[in-house]
Amino acid sequence: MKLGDGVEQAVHSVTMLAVLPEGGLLSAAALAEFHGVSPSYLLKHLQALSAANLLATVPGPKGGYRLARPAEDITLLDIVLAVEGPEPAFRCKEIRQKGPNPLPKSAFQRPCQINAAMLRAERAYRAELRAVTVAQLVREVEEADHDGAIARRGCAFLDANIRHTPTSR
Amino acid sequence: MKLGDGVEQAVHSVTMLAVLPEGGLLSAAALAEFHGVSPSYLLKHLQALSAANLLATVPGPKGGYRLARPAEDITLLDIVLAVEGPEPAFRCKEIRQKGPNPLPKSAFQRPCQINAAMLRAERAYRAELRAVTVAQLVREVEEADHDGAIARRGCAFLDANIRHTPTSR
DNA sequence: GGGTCCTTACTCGGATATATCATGTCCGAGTTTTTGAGG
DNA sequence: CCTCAAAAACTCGGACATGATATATCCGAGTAAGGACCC
Repeated sequence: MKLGDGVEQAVHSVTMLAVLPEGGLLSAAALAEFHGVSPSYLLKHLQALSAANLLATVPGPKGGYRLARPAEDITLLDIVLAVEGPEPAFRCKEIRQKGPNPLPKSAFQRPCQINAAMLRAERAYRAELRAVTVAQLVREVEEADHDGAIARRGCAFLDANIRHTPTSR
Repeated sequence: MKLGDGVEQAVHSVTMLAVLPEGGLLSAAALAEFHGVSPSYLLKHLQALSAANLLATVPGPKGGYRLARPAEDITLLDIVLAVEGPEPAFRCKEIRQKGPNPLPKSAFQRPCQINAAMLRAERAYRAELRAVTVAQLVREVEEADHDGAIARRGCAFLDANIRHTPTSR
């Protein structure tokens, strides 16, 4: 039961991208610098988010990442699944069928109840993550920062590093 | 987001110990053979369960494992935490505090909202596991095996391998 | 025959190698910008 | 001065080392059972 550190980086990065004004962009290098993490490693996870159609990329100089859809339509679950993979944490190896005197497969048509219980728990976990949108997360973070110090630092960094989608011509 | 295979082995082993008659014992070797897994590896997890006071051990020849308390008082959560460790899956590294222009620690007195959301989900996960007792699991497994083939195989194996707690004198 | 002691064999417990996956890094393909020349 | 084209630089994307953790294993300490011996 362990989540990789990449999940935290991914969520923070998506949250930061969510506060950009319309058409704003940030490069992977800027996101990595702001969070103090390895650029190459963060890039790996940003690519996973991009492959999952959560982020859109703009190539070339002055390029970068932006959200692929409104922050209201991106949930924490989307991010976690994109980074960690869609497989459930508990994978039943069906060891009840192993051992001596193996019974015919027909005896195990009913699903393993242990597996079922574990998956029920995981379903609850995912439901809780699905209920939290990135937009909601941004509101909570802003409310918790009531003296505005964190927001000021973020804005200063954005002013120095923000980019814009090329004007379509 | 991945659980080790030891969890499945541990749950199956505890479930098997739960169907023993009063005072019954099973050795780690017998449990490993029945489930078709590495004895040494299963032993490792049984020791973890023993350290968590879920299982009691009887040393010496004709020794083995038994439940340390009634099956109604052992939950899936107990087993998972004993095997995987008590730390939550998501561990906030506080990367919001890192990066350039680090703010004073006083600015981050409020907990990280992202961490809070992840922990909420994990709390739901654990609550679901805590709601399932081993006794309940045994009932479900028995109900799912309506033609009795699985139970017969289990009983045959038990008759050949069961032991008993030494009569206290 | 009964009791006591000793040997023995089996158990769990912890320390030790190996495999696998997450972490961290690198180089290459692609695209936009920029810059220069030409008209 | 404007247009066009070519080169360059910066971006993301995927393939490649490294380290930590889970997996698998082995050997040692401890204990109850079984047997032999003595009373």
